[in-house]
Amino acid sequence: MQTDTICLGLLMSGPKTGYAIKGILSGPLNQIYNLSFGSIYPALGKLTREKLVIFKQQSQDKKPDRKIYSITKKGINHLKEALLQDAGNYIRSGNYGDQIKSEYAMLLLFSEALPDETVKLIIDERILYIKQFLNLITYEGPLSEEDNLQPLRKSPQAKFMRGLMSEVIQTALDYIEKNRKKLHG
Amino acid sequence: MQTDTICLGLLMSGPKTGYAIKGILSGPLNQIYNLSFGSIYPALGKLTREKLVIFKQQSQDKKPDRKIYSITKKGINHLKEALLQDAGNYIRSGNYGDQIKSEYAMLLLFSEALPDETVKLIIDERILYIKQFLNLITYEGPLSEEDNLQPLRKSPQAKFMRGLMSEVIQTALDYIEKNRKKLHG
DNA sequence: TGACGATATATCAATCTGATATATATAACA
DNA sequence: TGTTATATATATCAGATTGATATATCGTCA
Repeated sequence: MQTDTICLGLLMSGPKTGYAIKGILSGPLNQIYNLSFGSIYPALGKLTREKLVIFKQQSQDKKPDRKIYSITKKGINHLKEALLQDAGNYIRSGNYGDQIKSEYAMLLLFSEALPDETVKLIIDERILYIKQFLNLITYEGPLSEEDNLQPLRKSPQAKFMRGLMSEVIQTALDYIEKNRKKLHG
Repeated sequence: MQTDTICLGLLMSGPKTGYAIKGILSGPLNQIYNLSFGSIYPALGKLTREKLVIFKQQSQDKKPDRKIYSITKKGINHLKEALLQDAGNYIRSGNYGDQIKSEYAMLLLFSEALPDETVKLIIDERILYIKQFLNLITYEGPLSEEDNLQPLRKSPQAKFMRGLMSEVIQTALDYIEKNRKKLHG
């Protein structure tokens, strides 16, 4: 799946700045997908040139300018075709495109080479982080006064993903708390 | 965590070829970490120049040559220092370095733009894939006649990770089977 | 016989990351 | 009051990574 497709897909739930796209990807979607600014801004530029998105420049009073991107009709058609193609590739391969790098998991796997005290610390830290993230994704209330993220949070697809994530993360949390003694004294 | 550190860490459980490292990463560790040959071979080259690993060239009868890499004492010390440094960075950040790109999850999140039939197909396919992977990581028996992967599979750390993975994946499987109707007719 | 997959190393263009630069506002703190 | 830090916002780029491709042999299935 191309970076373009990710941006278009996220713009389906309403106009957003590049910064906001990054915010969603490193916030609620953190355990699913992430992109750097160095990928997002060039993708948005390319999509603009291809007229799949348009933007309104908004010069704010006392903050930096914002470019608020919206998906066009052409963009919606392009998205549908791209997703259909990705789905086809996926069906032919089983785990097409999934790419995971959990440095944390590797640290635990190699933790025999680490002092017990350090292992304890990184597990404590992880448990705190997981609990915070669990709060973030299970929180149902409004996010801010001008809450333009509601469509992304309330679709059946988003609810499905949030439910899946919270169950999976809760399972991981329970397992770590129950079995951590196997990794340190 | 650098690619070098991953290679060194995997070599702690015994000598391996670059091809074997790739095999572990795209097999049993698939849901944890992955690297391409284009990262593994240059890393092994660099580690050799730095004398953190050594290799024996093994010209086989009728197969391509193999370079079997082993970690050196210098390499073990380097690994310990690198992991300690990574642990330190990790403690200062909460989810330092974890990087996930699940195209499958994004496909489901955007699946409103997909025909019902396609959504059904990609979910069926995923369930099959998950079940296969679950078999792979829960299998306890020997892997082959000359089974040099045992040390990696029987360490407490590896058992911890396998247990974590199988519980998490089982949870995901149950959730998908129970809730998939929310995504298609 | 020919296609395919496994074993094995290696390279490379295109892409992506992580860091850095720029700019302003607000909040915390000493 | 000055300083430090964090948030909003866009942008760039050196260095790292991917996915594809090349090369070579063997076994298997049709």
